[in-house]
Amino acid sequence: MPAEAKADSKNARPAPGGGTPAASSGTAHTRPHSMSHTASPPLTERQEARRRRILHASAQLASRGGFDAVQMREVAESSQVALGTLYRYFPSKVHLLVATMQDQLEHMHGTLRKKPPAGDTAAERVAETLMRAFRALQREPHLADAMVRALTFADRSVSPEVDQVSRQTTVIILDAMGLDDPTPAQLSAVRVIEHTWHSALITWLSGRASIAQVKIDIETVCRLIDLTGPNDR
Amino acid sequence: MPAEAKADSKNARPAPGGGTPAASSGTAHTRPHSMSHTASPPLTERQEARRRRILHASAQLASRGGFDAVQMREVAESSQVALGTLYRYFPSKVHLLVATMQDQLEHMHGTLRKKPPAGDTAAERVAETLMRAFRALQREPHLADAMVRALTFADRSVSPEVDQVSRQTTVIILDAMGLDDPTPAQLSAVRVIEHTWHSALITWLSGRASIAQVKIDIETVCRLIDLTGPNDR
DNA sequence: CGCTAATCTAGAACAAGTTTCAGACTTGAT
DNA sequence: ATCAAGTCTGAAACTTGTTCTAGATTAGCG
Repeated sequence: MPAEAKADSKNARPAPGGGTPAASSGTAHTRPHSMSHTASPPLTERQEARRRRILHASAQLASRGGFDAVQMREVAESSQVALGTLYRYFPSKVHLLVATMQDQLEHMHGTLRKKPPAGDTAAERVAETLMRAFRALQREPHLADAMVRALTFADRSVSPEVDQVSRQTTVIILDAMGLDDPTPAQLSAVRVIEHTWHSALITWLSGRASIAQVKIDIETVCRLIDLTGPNDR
Repeated sequence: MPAEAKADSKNARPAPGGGTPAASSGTAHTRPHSMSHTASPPLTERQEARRRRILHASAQLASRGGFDAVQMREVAESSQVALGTLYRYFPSKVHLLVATMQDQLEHMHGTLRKKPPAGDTAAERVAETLMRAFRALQREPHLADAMVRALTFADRSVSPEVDQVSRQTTVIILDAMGLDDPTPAQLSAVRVIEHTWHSALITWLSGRASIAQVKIDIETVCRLIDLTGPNDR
């Protein structure tokens, strides 16, 4: 990634809500439908609309040609926003794509919630859920490529956002397990499942593993859950 | 990554051994101790030396500042090679870094071989081996960053090289297990272990997981081996 | 309404990966 | 030793992520 910005010392690019990086105004939640998102300064309606247009353009371009097709100038143009503004909303291409992923994850969580998996054991249910998600990704492989590549390429500067994605994924898996109060061992298993899910996706996206192979890997790792105690219904 | 080369149609960049586009690009390890690497056209001594200088410069720069510090112009200059030549040897920055990783992996495999892990079960031995590798990476975190980021960012065009790295990793793990003839179930477990290893590294490198957490994840996934049958000594 | 600070726009400028090209140098075969 | 083919060099050009600037616009406030 070019233009790394040698100057590490004096960075404080303003976000659309502007203001002190610390915290400002109380309670203000941003998007009406927003959940536990980081409480950022409230955006005006026009700003909210801009943000949405940008995310939409990003997903659209990504669906076409994956990571490389999401070009900042094009995103800006498609979303009718100046390049500088785009960067004010999303301080880098990776930030943008990770935000895009958060967006898609919310959709997916909603969708998955409607039809809970039907397996008898927790392991089965998690595997089924992940395979369902995997099939959804297969429908938009380029979009998947863009999002996953961004996620794994993200460096420390995107940690909070990536972490958020990770937490959301954890929630989805725990949902599938049907546990209210997971043990530490179970949380460890979930972490490993996430690692596998992630990495298996990458091997698939880069053409080094087949869909069948990904399925096997997911099923294999889900057996770990069985090691953590009885999880039958 | 800029300059994506819109032209997908007419690509056939020559490799130093320059020959048919068929079996080219394959990482020519023509070194004496080389193993079953892809057989590519033999390089002259000067070419072998150039290749080595490049790889060395790459590792050196990577050790300094990680992925971003490996700048193609600098690599070229450090290794006393023209930019165009650098690109003839390694068709992209990612190719270069993946090759660098192959190089380092060979070292590591050699090192690990000398002191086989001492655990009683296969799971313990694998975990110990991976932790040893992890400690080695901790000594050069920037280098690790560069290599791992390149690996996960690699797209289809680098598949063969990445696959090679993956195979090498598999060999190391199987070595640690001490198995001559792994069962399919065991191979699946190894795949999942690799996924976890990879992804855990990323979370560590991007500051989202502590060293302790990585250790736990590795130990957790290694229990999978216990599911595949008796592996005691 | 009129003001001020924040935000947005258009566009230039810069950085680093990648490509291209003309000319010099090597190599291998004759 | 000589010639052709293949390589290497140096330098410029091109692409795309990122930054910067000066001048509109907008939002909130008295």
